[in-house]
Amino acid sequence: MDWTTESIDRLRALWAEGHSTAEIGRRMGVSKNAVVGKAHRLQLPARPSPIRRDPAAPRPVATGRRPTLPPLRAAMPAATPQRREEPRIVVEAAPPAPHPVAALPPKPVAVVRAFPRVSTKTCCWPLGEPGTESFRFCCDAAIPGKPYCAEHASLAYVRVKDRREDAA
DNA sequence: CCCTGATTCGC
DNA sequence: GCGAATCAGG
Repeated sequence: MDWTTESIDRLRALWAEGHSTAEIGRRMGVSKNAVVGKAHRLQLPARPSPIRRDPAAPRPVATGRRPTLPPLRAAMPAATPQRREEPRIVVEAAPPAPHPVAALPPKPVAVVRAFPRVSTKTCCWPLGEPGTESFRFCCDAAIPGKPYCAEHASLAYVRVKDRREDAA
């Protein structure tokens, strides 16, 4: 957009008339963002914003333009691929919550790892109340290929057959 | 989903 | 300076 004094005047006029930024944009043949951006730069009186921005809000994510493409350097050596595809559903039932409250209907959740583990070699079975001081993960040696130690794997993996709620 | 305005930041 | 992308709320 070529912001001539004329177009700026028009923007000011339409803004003063209380049109929405998108409407002004339509009338002037520019995007809403262009209008907002220009109005902001011109320090035109702000409209009541629908959004609440805490002054001390935790910076959510750096907004603005997407990061430009990374410089894409020469191919990494990548001697050991290590990380492969995300495993498809391997288990037949989701691991139970640490505290099986009553009898929650078992959900066939695909989420095997709800949070990152310290290591793929250690059991990530949660112990204690999440959010409390004493909460921790089991951290015993995990069965290779599984996120739990033998003891907890036996609790985590339950055959889905034999589970018969009522027909649906 | 549609809409709104505000802000960030690569260009 | 510009404005797309993103956020955040209705």
